[in-house]
Amino acid sequence: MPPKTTQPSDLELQLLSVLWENGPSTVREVLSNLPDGKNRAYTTILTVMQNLEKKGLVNRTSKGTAHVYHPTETQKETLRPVLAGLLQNVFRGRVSSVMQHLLEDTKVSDAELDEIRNLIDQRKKTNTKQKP
Amino acid sequence: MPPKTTQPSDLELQLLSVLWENGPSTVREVLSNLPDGKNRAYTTILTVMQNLEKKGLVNRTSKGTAHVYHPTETQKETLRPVLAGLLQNVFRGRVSSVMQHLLEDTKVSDAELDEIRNLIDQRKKTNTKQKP
DNA sequence: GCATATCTACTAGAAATGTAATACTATAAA
DNA sequence: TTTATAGTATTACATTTCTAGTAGATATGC
Repeated sequence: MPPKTTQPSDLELQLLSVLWENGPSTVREVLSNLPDGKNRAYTTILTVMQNLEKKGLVNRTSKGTAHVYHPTETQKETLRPVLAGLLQNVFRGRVSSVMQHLLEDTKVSDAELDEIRNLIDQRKKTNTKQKP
Repeated sequence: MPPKTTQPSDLELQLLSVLWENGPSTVREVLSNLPDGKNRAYTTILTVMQNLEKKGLVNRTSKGTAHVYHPTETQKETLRPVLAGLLQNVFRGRVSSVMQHLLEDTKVSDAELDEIRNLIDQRKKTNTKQKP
């Protein structure tokens, strides 16, 4: 069987996002780059990193005395089941509904809107090619 | 202070989604309409509904011997903090990134794509009006 | 009236999650 | 070479989440 899909928790996802965003990082680096501002003890982050390793979502190399953690999966791979679950169980598979809620309460720049529109257009093309 | 934002768990969100989708429902109705196919005991759902009530996210009326649960917040209100957290802590505020991941591994109909594009266009108009 | 089905209330408990302290280890500084 | 510093490993624990059993109430069928 495939290596078992271990779903990361919210905090685990947050730590992973630091690794995806900033590249392989030490515990201290992760700690000082948490996207939510929340204060946490060094060892809290250490523990969560160790759990992530048990789940096989990160591995580590040494850099002096410290450990540098690397994600083992791409952001895409890890997020796929997470988003799929949310989409199915909360939004009933309607991507447009997710979008609606996201747009409603978020500041989105024109540049980003354009980017999203490009994504849509590209996808439309693919759709047409696939099932004309 | 405001009544405290109690963040619903994944399963709680799923149950709420049934109420939003199908309207006020009994435990049994919710149980037989869970979007994930998973088998659960009747009392499991009952307990979660009761927890939702404690959190103030549902209330109930009687219908014969059974209770009919009603969401106390709109889908929008409840989902706002959930999505905001995900957006900030995992996607760094980039709605386009969410979109990208969602589109990548989901079947989306042309109709839905159009709908999303409409949302974007509308939003662009608002953006322009707000900060020209 | 009594058995059966269907609820709710209450209780319980495993597992996951988030948090951190403590103890030990290896450098770096003095 | 002792000492301070920064790191890891190990352990612990409160809370939340998910799960469901059991007991008691309430109708329903016969």
